[in-house]
Amino acid sequence: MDVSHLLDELNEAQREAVSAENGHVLVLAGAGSGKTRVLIHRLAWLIQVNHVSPLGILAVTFTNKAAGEMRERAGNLLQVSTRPLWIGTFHGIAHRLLRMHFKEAGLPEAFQILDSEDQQRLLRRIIRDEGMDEAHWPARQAQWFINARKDEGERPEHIEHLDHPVTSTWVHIYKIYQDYCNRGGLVDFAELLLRAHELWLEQPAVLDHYRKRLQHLLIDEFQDTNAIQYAWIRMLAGNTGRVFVVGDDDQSIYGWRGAKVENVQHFQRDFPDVRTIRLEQNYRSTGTILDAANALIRHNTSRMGKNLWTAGEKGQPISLYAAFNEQDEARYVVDRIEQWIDSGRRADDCAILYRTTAQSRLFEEYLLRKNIPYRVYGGQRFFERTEVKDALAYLRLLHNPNDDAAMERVINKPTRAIGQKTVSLIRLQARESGLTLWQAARECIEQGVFATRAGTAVKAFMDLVVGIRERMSDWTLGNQMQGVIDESQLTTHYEKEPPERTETRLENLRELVNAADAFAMPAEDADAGLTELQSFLSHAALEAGDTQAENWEDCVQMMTLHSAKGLEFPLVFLVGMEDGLFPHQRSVEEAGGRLEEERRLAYVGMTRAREMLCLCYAEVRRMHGQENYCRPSRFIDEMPAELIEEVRPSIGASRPYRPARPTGGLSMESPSAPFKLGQHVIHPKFGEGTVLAFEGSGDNVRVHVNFLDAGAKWLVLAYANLQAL
DNA sequence: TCCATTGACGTTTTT
DNA sequence: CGTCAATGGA
Repeated sequence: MDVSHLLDELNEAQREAVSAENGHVLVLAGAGSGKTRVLIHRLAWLIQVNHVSPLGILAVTFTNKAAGEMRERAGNLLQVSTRPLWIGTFHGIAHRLLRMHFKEAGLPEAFQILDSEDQQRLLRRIIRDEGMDEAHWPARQAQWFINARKDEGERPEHIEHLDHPVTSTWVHIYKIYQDYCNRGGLVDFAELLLRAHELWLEQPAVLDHYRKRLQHLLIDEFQDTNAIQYAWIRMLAGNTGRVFVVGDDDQSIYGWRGAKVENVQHFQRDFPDVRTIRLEQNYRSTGTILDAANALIRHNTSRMGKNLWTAGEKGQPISLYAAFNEQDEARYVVDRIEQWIDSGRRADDCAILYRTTAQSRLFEEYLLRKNIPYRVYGGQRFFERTEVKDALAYLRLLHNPNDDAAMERVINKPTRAIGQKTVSLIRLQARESGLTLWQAARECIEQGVFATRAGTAVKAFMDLVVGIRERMSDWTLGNQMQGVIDESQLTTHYEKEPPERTETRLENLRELVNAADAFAMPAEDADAGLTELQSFLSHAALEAGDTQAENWEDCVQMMTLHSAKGLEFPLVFLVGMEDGLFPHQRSVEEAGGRLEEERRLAYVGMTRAREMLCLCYAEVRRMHGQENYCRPSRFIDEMPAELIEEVRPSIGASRPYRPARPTGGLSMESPSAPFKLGQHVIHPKFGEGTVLAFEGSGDNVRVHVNFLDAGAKWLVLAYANLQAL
């Protein structure tokens, strides 16, 4: 068979990776170096050249999107069905294993996945029931604690320092929470991974089966693996499996949620004879952008080391705009985008990248004002919307009445006279007898615990659920979905909301029915023996869907730096480049390499740009209702000054005038200002005040001063007779 | 049960 | 400043 097409279009390092024989491979793939391509060609190589059965390959990614892309591209390249290949996310694969081996894993067949919102609600419930002060013991923190522990592979009994009161309290909550989950057959995201790991640990026969079968492991985004994922890979590989990992330690930006960059280094230590290959040729950005990015990332210690280069052009210098404030920053960026579009380029070639989600607002305002279409990434996704989750909760309850999270959610939605008091009674009963809410409710009815009216209401609710289940068991998924919505009267609950809101909710419910109708169970779920309903519910939990329905017209792209990873755009704006915002204050203060992670984030952001990179910072930024005077980000100083070109506001424009500000190494020949922003001054008539702003130039410079007594005033500098204090 | 007001909080997010 | 959640009165 002619396999030249697998290597022909690759550079030398890429070929070496794709065709590596024997042993383990670590590919250090710089940004834009063709990482995905290498992974896919490797997959094809194993099958076509090494004649590995597709059944013997496991390819793992972090997101569903990446998994889907890999399957599709592999299919195109191989021209055969990719169905037997195991390609998926860590969570997806763990889920599949648990479905196939639910007994060995100690789970009920009808186990359900708990998403993070469900998890948090359940924890809030538990903390309340324990009679603890929610202000002191926030559910969010409990969630963080539990997930972090699970990510480290720890069960409550493994956690030491029980003498530490805070830790021991969280361990206590962890225990109770886990009991709830076990009783109701609920599995949170971290639990999927932990259980899958424990399955192998405790069931050598199962592990052995997969070790024999899955001889080739391909792992994408290896720098994002956490402790349990790493342990899982090691265990599956055993002494015979061959592991091919691709990653970039310089792009590790998820340390805060448990990812361990160290895994990249540990891989060389823990696996014998690792061949390390660096992909350093970049096919994305201009030389200038790469030089600046390289210079920046060189400030990090403990790197594996890499230097990106390109055979392409130097390109334009990076531009740096020192905005007067965040308004000016947004105005400037939107103006430049407008120019770009006017020059015949596309809006969706432009991306605005920021550190925190809150920063998007102003840009949206200005884009709206100019009528430029935009799209904000992130935000709530389809299967996370309230109404969708409500409807799904009913479906979950049909499938597994012991699902406490679902029960809590819909027992009184729409209101059916089951108030807080009644629900408390059920909870109490559940707690005392170690039952699920559903079981406890039944017991309460039998024992006549409720007042007559409440008892009737609870009974009616349970009859409703049972009734639906019995009547609809052989309906199609779409009809079941519609039936559940109709019979639960869920829509009456939303009709009390403002009409606009109601309409969206109903629309989303219709879309949910459509989704159920159109749902085709993935082959691998069928293989794992799932029912269609099980498959659909897992799909909803594991793949929360897109933020919005496809609205892919030519839009300016806006997103946080984190969500930009893996993407590329001709024109990139990196905004809010101020110390305190980026790098974020919290990261600067905290020890433990947080600053280095911020720097990697900047590196990720810069390397998104293909042609043109534009950095912006504001000298004054309003945050939390306060004006802050900002220093430009230290990251700007870490780039070579000769690659950066200061953009100055055009002279005479009615734009606030900027005083000089040291920007390490940059030639900043701005006209010297008599006062600095934030300087305390005194005026013969108005008294003491603070300089807020300047405007105009030469003799026309006006100054904005906030006086302690007289308030804020604009004064012509030449006449104002201000004195510095 | 519902709306309105008040208060606390403020980094990043996928599964 | 702006958001979201919780509380409390009608």
